[in-house]
Amino acid sequence: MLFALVDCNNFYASCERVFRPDLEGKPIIVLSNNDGCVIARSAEAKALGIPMGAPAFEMEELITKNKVFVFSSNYALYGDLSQRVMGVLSQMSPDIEIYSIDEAFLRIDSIRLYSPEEYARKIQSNIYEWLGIPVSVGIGSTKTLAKAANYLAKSFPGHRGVFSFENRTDGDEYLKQIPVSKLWGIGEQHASFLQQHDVASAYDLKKAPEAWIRSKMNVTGARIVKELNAISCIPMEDAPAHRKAICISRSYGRPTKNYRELEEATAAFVSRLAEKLRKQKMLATRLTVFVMTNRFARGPRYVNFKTINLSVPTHSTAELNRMMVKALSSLFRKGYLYKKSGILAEELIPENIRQTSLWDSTDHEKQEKLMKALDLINAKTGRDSVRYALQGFDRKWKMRQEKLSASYTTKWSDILNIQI
DNA sequence: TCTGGGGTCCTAGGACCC
DNA sequence: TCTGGGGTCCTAGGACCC
Repeated sequence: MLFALVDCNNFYASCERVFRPDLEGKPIIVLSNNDGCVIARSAEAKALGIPMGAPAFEMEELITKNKVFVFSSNYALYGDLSQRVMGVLSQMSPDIEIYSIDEAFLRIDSIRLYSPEEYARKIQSNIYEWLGIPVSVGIGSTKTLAKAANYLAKSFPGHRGVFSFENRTDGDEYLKQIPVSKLWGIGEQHASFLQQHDVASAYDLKKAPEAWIRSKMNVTGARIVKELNAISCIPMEDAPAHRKAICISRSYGRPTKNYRELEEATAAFVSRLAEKLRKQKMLATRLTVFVMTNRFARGPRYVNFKTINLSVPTHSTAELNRMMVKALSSLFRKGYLYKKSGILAEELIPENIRQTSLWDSTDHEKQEKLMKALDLINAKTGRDSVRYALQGFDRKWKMRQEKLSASYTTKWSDILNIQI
């Protein structure tokens, strides 16, 4: 078996640069929702020592001093470019697993015309030429090794973005260069545990006794050891398994004490959630609503959630809103400054196996038609063109996005004008 | 003033069954 | 001195991913 892991370099920052070629070679950072913390950095920004996850306000001095270009997250842009990258990859291998917005695994066993490295270079140049996104490619006989190879490809400029463990006798020497904490599946907890026991590199873990690892890190840990030893345990996931839960939650641009505002914000989340359910042709059987105050602020704190089991599963915005209001009103306590709320749909089932209840009085057919019409209109004329009044009109809670770039590829009005 | 959002998998332990 | 054995389902919590 042979796997390639293709990973876009600093994906969000690279996306911003595609339509701003003047930013080539300049430091770029992209901020999380609400312009909160740093979630992506160009190589130049990394070199300045801006850490991942750092709160933006703490970086202000560094940003102004070094003329760092700052962007709010533009998921319309990143999502669209991601689809295009995955489209190119799908053309290049019949067996692809889209692992995240900026990563995909490819099975490349059947590629005979090129060596693995040549093939990786081809992927790299195609995506860069056609889309302007730089990628790194790692190759190995298991997914974990492909991931590890990708780390080497990225971390050592000498490899120019491609590294393969295949047909190599000195693979172990390279595994010694990988800190155990950088391996796929090893997080902070396990990394510090392993380091305490002198397991510092990927090579050390490869040689660690499996039974001991299993007793300390469960089967997931044991699998990593096996995979480092070239025994493949983690297969490709061809069809994206249907989601088990869908969650929509946001911090507000500014906190509120007002129940009405809390309700408007959460109703907007319900709209997004219901749309997602309908798009995936799923119904929710259980709905959880949660609210919280700012966990960093000094004032009185409050975190609470309420779960409602639905007697009849649904994906209707109206029905979900009714449940949400019921839950939210019981959660609301006066006097707290609410910063965030969210909703979680669980126990999702396919829409074609709805089990109705004897005492169910809802006209499901009518609801279905209504939702279809709603989705159709909004698809044509833009999100929320038609919406429930519960969502309100002034959106006081909406998140800060002060440095948002244009939606160059998904909005007619944002398409670039080029003058010759 | 300002600190993201959305997921999965695994295990232990309790409740319950025959 | 010395409790039966074998199983399922559910939930909470931990760890991990991007």
